[in-house]
Amino acid sequence: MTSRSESVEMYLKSLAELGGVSSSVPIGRVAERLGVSPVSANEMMKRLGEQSLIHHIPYTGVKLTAKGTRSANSVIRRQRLWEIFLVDHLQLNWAAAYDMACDLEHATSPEVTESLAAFLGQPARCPHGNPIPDPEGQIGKSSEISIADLEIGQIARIQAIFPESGEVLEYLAEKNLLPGNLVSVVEAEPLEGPLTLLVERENDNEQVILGLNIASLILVALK
Amino acid sequence: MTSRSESVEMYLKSLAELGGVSSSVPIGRVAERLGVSPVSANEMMKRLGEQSLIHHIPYTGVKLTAKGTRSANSVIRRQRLWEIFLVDHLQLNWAAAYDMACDLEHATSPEVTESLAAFLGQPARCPHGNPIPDPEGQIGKSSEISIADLEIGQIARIQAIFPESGEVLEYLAEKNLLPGNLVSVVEAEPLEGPLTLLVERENDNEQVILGLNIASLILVALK
DNA sequence: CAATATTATAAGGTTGACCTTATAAATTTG
DNA sequence: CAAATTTATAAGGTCAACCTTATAATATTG
Repeated sequence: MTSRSESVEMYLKSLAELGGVSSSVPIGRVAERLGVSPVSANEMMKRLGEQSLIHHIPYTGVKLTAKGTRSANSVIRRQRLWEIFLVDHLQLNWAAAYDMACDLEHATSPEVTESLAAFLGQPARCPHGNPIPDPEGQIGKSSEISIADLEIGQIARIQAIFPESGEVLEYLAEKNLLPGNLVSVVEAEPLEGPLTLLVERENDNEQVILGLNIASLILVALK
Repeated sequence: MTSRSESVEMYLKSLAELGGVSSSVPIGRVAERLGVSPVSANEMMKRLGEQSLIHHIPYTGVKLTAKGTRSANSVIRRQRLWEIFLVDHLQLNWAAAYDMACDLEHATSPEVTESLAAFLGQPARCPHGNPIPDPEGQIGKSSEISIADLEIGQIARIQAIFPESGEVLEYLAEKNLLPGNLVSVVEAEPLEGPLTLLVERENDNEQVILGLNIASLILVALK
């Protein structure tokens, strides 16, 4: 019996966002993303393990089971649908929508979710470019290439920001690094240093400097 | 500092629904409506009193302060706006919308609330006929007359169901006792007994029997 | 006005989700 | 491979919101 508590949902979602569907995620990383102590995260992992939502390999990390993946994707579906509603229908802030939708998500029944999906026209992607899982908890593939992988001069179109976070989205919106826009790397500092990008949008291009950690969150498709 | 916890919101809303804006409500009644022990309700009332949200007269009851009334109405505004969205845009069940909107309400910031209100076209009433408080926490008057007050033969139009509850709304939907429909009392059993009503809807009229306790929740306007 | 019912308060318990501190075990790194 | 780091587990604590049981105070009713 999966209890559907708010914090269980947050743990499952974080696990999925950190790659726990296909590989093991160190519990420390989960704790960090949730702003929680490693001990607390460990305790929760025990509970999630008892519910067969995760598989825990000590000193290695934690991986979502098939059941856990379905649950996580169902949480993500709810959140991304709300994001669409907030951005496209309520004209709310693109970056803030992630956090606002997260709150709504916890309060949303499957029935409301599917009615919302119908109302929105069964959208395929959230406003940040990430695929919306289907009602059965299956999710499509995202691009595997990020800005951090681009060669100098290569032009690519931004597809998605992943994983999302209020902070990062806020920052990227300011720099115009939004899905749909074109980017290329002008220069890359050596030793894993920052990138200088050319961001193209409508008629005006602009140069921005971006650390590799953030660049790797911006998924792109080559032109 | 009003903390905006889910249960504080529920207590404030229940108080408003039980008439705590204009008169004292016995704590026992609040406990009953929330499905909570009288002791728990008492504890919470102490906390609400410390936050100046209510005024408690021992052995008499509890009344919302001006601040408490504003808070309660802001909660009610959020919930009723979501009800409109769920019923009018997502085509969800008229009776179930009250409970579904209650969940969403707790997760809704003022910003989302006002954008939602704009999206919905600043509606004046919820699907159950009750007025939607304005953003400052002011609320319009409802009808003072219920079906229980009607004389035999008098025809009236249903305006609202108040206070709402999933159970009651479910029951009334089955009996076709919905806002907008016309009713009259055919017969009233003596000694506060049940009423026999004629419910008119489009072309088909039907007779229904209704206890006084429920009849008094159906607010009407005389024809 | 005495009996019954309601309301208030005290004391102690539970649960979920956190926390800190401390120790032990395993892994990674110099 | 020893030292430093990360991970696990144990022990004990906090907080909000509930609970029960018990007693005391006040109201209402027969």
